Amino acid sequence: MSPKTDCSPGAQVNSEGDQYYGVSDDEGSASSLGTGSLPSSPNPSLTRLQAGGCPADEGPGRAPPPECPQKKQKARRGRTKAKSEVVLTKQKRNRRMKANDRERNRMHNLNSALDALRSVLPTFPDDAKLTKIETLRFAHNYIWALTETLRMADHSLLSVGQQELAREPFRQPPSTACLLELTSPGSISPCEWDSLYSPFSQAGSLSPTDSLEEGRSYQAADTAACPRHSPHAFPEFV
DNA sequence: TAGGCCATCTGGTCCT
DNA sequence: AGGACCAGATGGCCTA
Repeated sequence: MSPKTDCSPGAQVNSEGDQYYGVSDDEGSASSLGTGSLPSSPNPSLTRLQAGGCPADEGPGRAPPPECPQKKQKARRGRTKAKSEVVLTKQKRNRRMKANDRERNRMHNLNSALDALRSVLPTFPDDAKLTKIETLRFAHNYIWALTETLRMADHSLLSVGQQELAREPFRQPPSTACLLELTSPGSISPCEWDSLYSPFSQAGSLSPTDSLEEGRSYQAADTAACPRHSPHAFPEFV
């Protein structure tokens, strides 16, 4: 489904930080070359170096260009400004590459966690893979639905207010209720309650229970568990 | 073709 | 100083 596998052409160019930087060598060409993703913020060190006159194109293992006599002279004397600039540039580049690597790993970890979460969420096998945001919202609503199920189970176990419960239109746990709804065309499918579809998680305010204490708790719960408004999207989690 | 989703890069900020 | 986290930018892929 996703363009991810081979995605990120930028990644193809860049993912091999070494290669990418190695190819482009100097930071100047690097920024313009590898990353189309150097949008508004060109590397400051880059501009500085370029403006400095002598292109810092001494990449890894490359000798400094002969057209910089001043720097060359200074270089002979020992620790020179030019030399240190090159070193600094290299250090910067190294740090950047390492940071990119870490960031990539971090995002991969994040995606792995999301995948793990997806695998726990009930969906039909033929369902399209949930997007990230859908996964999070669905998970939130799912947890809430399960919580409600437990709460109602406790209620009945304690035989507290059983009579009131008996009068409630939806006495089954959310999953059951939803499944029933799905199989009864005459009734309103919980999944059709757009207004109830994750109003919480979409808003980010996440307090499902706030809106609970209206007779529709279960409907809300059912709805919450329906990831994509599609009646088929509701899983058989029982 | 526009819009959604995604991966990656990057610079900034905060924390250890 | 270095790492983690974050948000903005960019460009590719896919689908309606």
